[in-house]
Amino acid sequence: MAKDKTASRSSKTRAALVEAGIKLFGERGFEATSTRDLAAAANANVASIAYHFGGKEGLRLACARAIVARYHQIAGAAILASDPGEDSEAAMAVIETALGAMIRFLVTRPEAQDIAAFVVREMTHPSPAVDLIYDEMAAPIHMAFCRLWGMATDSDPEGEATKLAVFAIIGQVIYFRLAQPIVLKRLDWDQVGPDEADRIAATIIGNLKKLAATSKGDRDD
Amino acid sequence: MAKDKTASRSSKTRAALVEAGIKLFGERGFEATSTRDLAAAANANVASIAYHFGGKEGLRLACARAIVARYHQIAGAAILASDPGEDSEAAMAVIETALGAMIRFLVTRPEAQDIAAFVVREMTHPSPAVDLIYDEMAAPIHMAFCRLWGMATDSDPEGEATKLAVFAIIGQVIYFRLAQPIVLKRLDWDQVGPDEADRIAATIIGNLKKLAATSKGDRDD
DNA sequence: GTCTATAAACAGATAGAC
DNA sequence: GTCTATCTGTTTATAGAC
Repeated sequence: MAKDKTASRSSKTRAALVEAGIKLFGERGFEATSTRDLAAAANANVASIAYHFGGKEGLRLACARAIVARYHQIAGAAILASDPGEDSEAAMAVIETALGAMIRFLVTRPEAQDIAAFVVREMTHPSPAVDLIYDEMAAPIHMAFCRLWGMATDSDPEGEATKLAVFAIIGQVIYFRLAQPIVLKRLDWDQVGPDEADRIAATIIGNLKKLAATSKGDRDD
Repeated sequence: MAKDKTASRSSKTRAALVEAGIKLFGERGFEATSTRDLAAAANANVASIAYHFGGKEGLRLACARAIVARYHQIAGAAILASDPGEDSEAAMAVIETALGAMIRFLVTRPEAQDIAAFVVREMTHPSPAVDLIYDEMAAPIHMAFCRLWGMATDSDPEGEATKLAVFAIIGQVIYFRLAQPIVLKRLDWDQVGPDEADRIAATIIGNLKKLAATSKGDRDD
């Protein structure tokens, strides 16, 4: 995985191609993106894709790898691994912080648009890329939130109700990213900047807090 | 729009192509679907696409039209237009019924998979198809739920808080459809049948009821 | 209206010069 | 490692027979 730091030319091209891949695959979809467009966006030539990744399909997997690597780097070790002990209030606070950061990142950063679109596109077809994304990113995030939500509501972290509740929470976040064009239109917003992101985060987290308050002690398993 | 009922051969081919379009565009994406595959799936020949729709792009728009038409036929006039008067409990009951039906349809019906994937794919790029889907389907659904949620929680139906809350609700539903492969994996389910759909519906609607109970009277505008 | 045959453009992969 | 030129297959669109 880790390449020679000395091979700067090579690694730069590789990185540029992966960057272009995430952007264009996310924007237009894998099949809709030609290797010529990828090469042009990365200031490289078409042959470099085959050289570095064995082909277009190889670049797809490399993009998935880059996305989970970036996730691990940013969020993996940081917030989601934090341990609020057994305190349900502390667990709720961690959820608020982590989810707030996730929401702000997803709905405002332009790269997040491409990343989210890439991931959701991959999610539908079974492929090696999906497995990677599921194992290294989707499942860990979901499990971390299940653990926290279980603590916050005093319920089984791996119970079905908790798992479903956490999917519902994540669903809201993802949808505000995917459906952003529609959200903008309906709310008559020009863009989702920091202000709008705060209001979205306030909606989701506000709901969550009310939910946690009434769910405490629900055990249906 | 309405074609000769006598031209049965023609309209059958048209309908078959639209059906195939929704299925294949939804499954694989627009660009990933070849006109040959479409023609084969519709038991027609490649030239019929150009003949009936002017080309592949025309078929895309025809598919969008067919989706909103089906929506109007099934749900448009029926549940979402129902008027619970001014009773907040009645409004909540209508939401439960409508949302439950939506959830069950989306997560269990195989056609819904394709329709949802088609719609979400279109939603990201601006296009004539998006405008159609937004104006004729997404916006009316959202407005109807805003009206109901406004009544149920005694808040402004067109206030920002209500609009955001309704997007959050719809987001959960859509996500359970889009992320179904991941949901199955994480919950160790084989499929989403009626039982699983009920549990998903119970999660979302249960949350909603708790939320409505605590949100009543919130007015932040 | 349907269908076959074909045209013109484009795709991804690769050979070989540098 | 990079890049140009080219090969092979596939794409959409269309012309013209039926």
